[in-house]
Amino acid sequence: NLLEDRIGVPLKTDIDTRPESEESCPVCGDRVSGYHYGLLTCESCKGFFKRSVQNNKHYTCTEQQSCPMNRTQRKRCPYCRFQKCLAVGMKTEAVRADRMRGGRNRFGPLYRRDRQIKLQRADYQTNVAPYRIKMETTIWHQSPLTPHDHYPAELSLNAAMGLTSLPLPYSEQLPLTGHPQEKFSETYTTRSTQASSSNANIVDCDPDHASPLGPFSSFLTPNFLDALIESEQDESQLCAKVLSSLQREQANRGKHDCLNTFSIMCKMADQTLFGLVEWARNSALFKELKVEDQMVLLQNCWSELLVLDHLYRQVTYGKEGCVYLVTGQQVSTIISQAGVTLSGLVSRTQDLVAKLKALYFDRKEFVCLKYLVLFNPDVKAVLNRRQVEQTQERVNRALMEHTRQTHAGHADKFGQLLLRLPEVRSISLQVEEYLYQQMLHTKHN
DNA sequence: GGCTCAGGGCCACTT
DNA sequence: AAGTGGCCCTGAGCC
Repeated sequence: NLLEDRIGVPLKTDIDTRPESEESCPVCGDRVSGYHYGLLTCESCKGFFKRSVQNNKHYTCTEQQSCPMNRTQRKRCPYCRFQKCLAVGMKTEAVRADRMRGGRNRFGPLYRRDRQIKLQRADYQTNVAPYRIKMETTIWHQSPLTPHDHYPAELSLNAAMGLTSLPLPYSEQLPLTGHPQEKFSETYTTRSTQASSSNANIVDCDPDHASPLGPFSSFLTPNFLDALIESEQDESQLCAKVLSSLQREQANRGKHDCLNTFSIMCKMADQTLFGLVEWARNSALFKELKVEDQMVLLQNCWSELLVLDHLYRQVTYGKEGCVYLVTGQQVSTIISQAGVTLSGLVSRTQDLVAKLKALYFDRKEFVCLKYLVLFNPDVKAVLNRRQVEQTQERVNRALMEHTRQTHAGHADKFGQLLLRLPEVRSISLQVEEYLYQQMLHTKHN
C-alpha cells in the first residue's frame, strides 16, 4: 500500500473475514447452525423462537426492555430475547401453524440469495479487499491532498452525493461542475424522461394514466404497513449491486492502481444512494406523486435516507466498536488519525445506533422512518403538499399502530423513534457539509 | 431416486 | 412444572 509504505507503519483495519461456518447468531452471538425462520441463527434461538410462536407466548421484561443478549445471558429475559429475534428479522410466519414436518417453505429462494451474497462477499474479500480497505491517514485526516494519490473528483465525491451515477441503463457520467442540487435535478429529469419513454413500469407519474381508483389505490389494503414491507427490495440485492460495482471498478483498474479507502467508501455511498433512489422510484406511494415533487423530495432528503440506511445496518449487523459496511465488512471505528469532523460524525452515529438498539429498532420501523423522511410536506417547492401530508400521516399512523402492537410493554416507543429524527437530520447535514468541504478541497488541489 | 437442509419433535437437563 | 437446547426425524425441492 502506497500510504503504508510512505508512513512506514501498518494502518489499523478490522475486517471480519470469518467464514460462514463461524458466523455468530445475530440474536445471542452463539454459533449458527443454519437458516432458521428467515436467517442464520443458532440452534437455541431457533428452538426458543419456535416455542414462543407455537405457544403464543407473551413475555414481560422486569428491567428496562434492553437486557443484554449473549450466550450466557439469553435465558434471563425471554421478552428481550424474543424482541431481538423479531428485530433481527426472524419470521413468525415461517413457524408452521399445522406443525407439518420436513419439506421446504417459501423462504428457500431468500436463503439461496443470501448464500450467494455471502459467497460474493468472500470472493470480494479474497480478490479485492486485500489491496484496499486501509485507513489511509491523510484522507481521514483532511490534510492537504495530492489528487492523484487520493480520491479522484470524477469518482468519489460526485459518487458520494449520487450526482452522476444513475440506475442502469441510464448511467451517464456528468462533469463535476455546477451546484450539486442542480446536477441532481438534471440527472433526475434525464432519468425520468428516459424512464417514461423506455421503461414505463419504473415510474408512471402521468396523471392521465393514474389508477382509476385514485391516489394510493394500491394501498387500500387492510394492512398498509405489510404492503409497504412487501414491496421493499431485498437488502441482499443492494449488497450484491454494491459488491459487483466495486468489483467492476477494480477490474477496470490495474493491480497497481487500486481504489483507496475514501474512494471505496464514496463508491459504496454512491451505490447505496443509487439503491435508495431506485427504492423511492419503485415505491407505489412515491409513484403517485408528480415527477417535480418526486425530485424536490429526493433532493431534500437523500443524505437523511443514507444516514437512516446506515443506522439500520449498524443496529442489525453492527458489532461493538465497528462500522458495518454495506458490503458486509466490519471496519473498526477507532480511526486514530481521523479528523475532528469525521471522528465526530462516527461517534454521533454510534450514539444514535446505541439508542436505536436499546429500542429494538426493527425493519418495519426503519421502512416507516424512511417514508416519513421522504414524504416531508415542509419542503418548500412541493406542489401537491396535501398529498405529501396525507401520505406522511398515513405512514405515521402505521408506525404508531405497529409499535403499539409489537412493543406493547414499551411505553412510547413510537415517540422515542420520532425523537431520533432531528438527530438523523442533523447528522445528515453534517455529512453533506463534510462532503462539500472535501469536494472544495479536491478542486482546490 | 438420492441428496439437501430447514422445518418439527423428543427428551435429558436446568431453573 | 416449565423452559432450554442439542440431537434426530421428516419431506419438498433440487439435481
